[in-house]
Amino acid sequence: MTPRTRRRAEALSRDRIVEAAVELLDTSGEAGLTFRTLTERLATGAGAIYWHVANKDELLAAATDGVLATALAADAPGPPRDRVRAVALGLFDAIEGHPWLATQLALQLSRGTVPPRIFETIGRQVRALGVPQGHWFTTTSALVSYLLGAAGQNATNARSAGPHTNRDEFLDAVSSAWEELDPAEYPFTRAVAAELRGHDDREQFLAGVDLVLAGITAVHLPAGPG
Amino acid sequence: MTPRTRRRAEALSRDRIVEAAVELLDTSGEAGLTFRTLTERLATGAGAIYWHVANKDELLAAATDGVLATALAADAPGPPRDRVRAVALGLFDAIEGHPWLATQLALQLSRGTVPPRIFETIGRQVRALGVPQGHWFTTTSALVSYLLGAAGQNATNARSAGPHTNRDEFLDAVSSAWEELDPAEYPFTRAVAAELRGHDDREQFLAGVDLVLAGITAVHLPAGPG
DNA sequence: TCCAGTTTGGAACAGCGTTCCAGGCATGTC
DNA sequence: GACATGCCTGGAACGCTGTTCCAAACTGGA
Repeated sequence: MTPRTRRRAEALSRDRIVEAAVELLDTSGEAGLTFRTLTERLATGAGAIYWHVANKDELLAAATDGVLATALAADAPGPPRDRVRAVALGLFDAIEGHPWLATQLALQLSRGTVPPRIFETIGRQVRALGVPQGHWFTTTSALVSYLLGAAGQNATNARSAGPHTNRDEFLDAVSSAWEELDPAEYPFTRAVAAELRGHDDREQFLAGVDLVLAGITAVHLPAGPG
Repeated sequence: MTPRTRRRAEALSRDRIVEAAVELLDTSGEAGLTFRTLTERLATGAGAIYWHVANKDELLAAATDGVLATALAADAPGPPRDRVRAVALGLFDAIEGHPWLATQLALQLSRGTVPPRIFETIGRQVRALGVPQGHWFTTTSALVSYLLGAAGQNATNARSAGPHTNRDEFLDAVSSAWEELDPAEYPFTRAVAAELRGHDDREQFLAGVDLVLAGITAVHLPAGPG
């Protein structure tokens, strides 16, 4: 039953460690991933883990990349705009399913380390849109910045209501709080509080993507097709 | 010489604590701010600090808000577009001067907590641009998402070269690394490597702002003035 | 059968954020 | 002047973290 090459229940490996880390992050949040909880779940010691992984940062990066890889694996057909939207939604859903991803992506973004996978995927569509070569880098960077910023913000909103509150109640609460802000200091935020109720995070996120795409068209493709 | 109400060299206060925290963050980076280093610098104990501040998260939020307040204090005159650019540059420069700010803003963004100060400031300009009321919230959110994402990314790039390397050498290194990526997996990133050399972070950041502004114009102000 | 190299598990360590509390200090009351 | 009150302080202590270290277990080849 047990193969001769198997030492324990299952040999330790980098993949198995990353997989366990993702599970812990998913079920217990960012604070739930500890070298203790990890050793416990893998029934091993800390030294064994450090043999396969340099440190916690590398482990988190590997977990992020792993989830991202499956989220962006499906390359939708169709015109570049639709494919950008598909990537955006892939990101959005991935963050909804793995809320810790928002923090990780934001942290990587703030360190200047855009996940190469995202940059490459978006960049290809920018090229396909017909943006002139001299502007590929700038345009892609702008689009990726928006995607990561907004995906994190909106998808995290979706779960920030807590496990038992429902989304509408949460929006109501935020909206009410905004309406009670100091009119002298926050007139705009107050005025906009009503728009908050009943709005859809996903729709808003996509509307932002379309906004940036429209900007790309306006700036770089004045006569091009939609 | 010493006022009668003064107990020690200087009475402890929330402001003095936040000020010291900012100084520590500026000089020693994010890892440099510890309750030990803070008590040492303020010549006090941990308990005294906890009397004025709930915990480290609140301290970091206060430090972020403090720096942001001075960075966004000057409200430039001129058309809305220029004022949005001014806010953007204020953010950019603030992050360049306080690199830890990038991480803090990214973290707040990923928690769905956009600093109200930024939201309000940008929102007013969105309104002034002539965006229809029903789209104020969505449009402002999109613009803010881009601003925070890109400011963090670009301004952090500017210092990521390390204290002794200069910027051009750093870009050269990244560019070379990109050129050696697997052509099958990263054709776009390879093709774009050349654009990286000698590009200006500040210019790129502003170009992105203009891109989003152009998108806002195209989507919401089809016939409006620039 | 032995040996060299890889992989393991767990003890130990320094440092972190946070809590707790005995006491100092300024003030109000008699 | 003496005392009680309540805000504020400083430092010891706690539990937990990421990481290091190392003796031992295991594996495959000679």
